[in-house]
Amino acid sequence: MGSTPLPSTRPTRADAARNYDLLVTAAREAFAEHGTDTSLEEIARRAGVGIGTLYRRFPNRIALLEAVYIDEIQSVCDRAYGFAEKLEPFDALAAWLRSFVGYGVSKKSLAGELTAALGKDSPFFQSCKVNVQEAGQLLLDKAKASGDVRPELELMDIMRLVGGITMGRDMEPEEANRLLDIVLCGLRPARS
Amino acid sequence: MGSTPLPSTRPTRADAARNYDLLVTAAREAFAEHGTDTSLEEIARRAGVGIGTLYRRFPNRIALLEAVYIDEIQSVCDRAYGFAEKLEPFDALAAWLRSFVGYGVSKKSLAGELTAALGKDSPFFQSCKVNVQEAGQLLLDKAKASGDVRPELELMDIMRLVGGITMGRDMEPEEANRLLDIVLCGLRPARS
DNA sequence: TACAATACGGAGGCACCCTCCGCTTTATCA
DNA sequence: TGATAAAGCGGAGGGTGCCTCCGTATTGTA
Repeated sequence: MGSTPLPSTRPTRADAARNYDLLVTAAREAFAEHGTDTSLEEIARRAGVGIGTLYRRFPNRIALLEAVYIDEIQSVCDRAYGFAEKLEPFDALAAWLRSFVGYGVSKKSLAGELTAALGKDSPFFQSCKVNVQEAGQLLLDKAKASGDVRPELELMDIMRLVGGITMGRDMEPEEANRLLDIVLCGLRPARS
Repeated sequence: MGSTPLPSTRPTRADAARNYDLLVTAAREAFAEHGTDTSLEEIARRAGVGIGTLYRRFPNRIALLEAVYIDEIQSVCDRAYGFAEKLEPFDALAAWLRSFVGYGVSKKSLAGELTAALGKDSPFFQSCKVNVQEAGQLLLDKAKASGDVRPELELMDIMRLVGGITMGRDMEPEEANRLLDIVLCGLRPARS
């Protein structure tokens, strides 16, 4: 999450930075709890901040959604680097992919509203994609290097597969995990 | 909790029936022009009807969307039977499938809002599906009987393929038609 | 400490969804 | 045909949501 990245003439005031974080946190929690259509008034209330403060920071609803989404993307990337450090190559990749499944609900509706507003190929999504790809590529390359994943596989194909799993409506986490297991098996080289 | 003892249900009044049609027509046009989020006030205005009249007929926004959607499904089915009468079997099937492509824009957002509200497997969608399947099956069976389509093909697979074409974002009609041509070729029996 | 830049907060404008209820139109029946 | 009840009509207004504006409070600097 982190403070506002604004290297401008004067340093950001302490209260402003604090409120920024409060708002993004409140928004993320509210979206997870009550869905993407939570009112901005409710979010400002949760953050203990006036509605005017919210709107100075985020000129409209979409801007707030963007901030929360970027926050989520960041944590997806962070998880990748965390797993890469602590787990064996294949397990790290598996854990990362598994962490996608089930967290889809609020993120899916977030992504849905954002694509509706910005377009799927907007610069915003492009840049999110780049970051996730970079993190995923690290995991995949390590797993290939250790011989646990077939070298000819492409990251984007794997992510599309896993993305397809999370997109299924009314998908039980258990069912999704079974599908994911199949995909994970499919990544391994043929036994000799 | 008796059924009404009076058998004399009065017929729908002429003005009521007229206004119903006016509203559905206005809604369909407005959705096609300005998207699914057109306000109900705007639709009532277009239909030349008070907002109260709209709400008596359609207790909420979803009900109106349903009516328009059913209307579209009906016309999809009608087209199928029309083509079946006027065209050769394969051409009829092809024309019907082609009529899907390009009309996806407003229908897609309609279906999107409806699934969000009702669920993909709601009775409403089930019944829509049944009707479309019945119409499509007629076309497919005729095309199979005339030897223009391989007998082992399933209607649902074909419809999923074509549905997939229309789902692509930013798909040019021209591009969609090319993809459809490939699918249509794929339906024909292997040449001897 | 004093002052200017910056931030805060909520009242209020506008649009939308939906309800309520007094007035109008229609179908029926003597 | 004309009277009458049932059915339908329409729009004011309540509730809520998004967003703007501006007077007041806070913060960093000299």
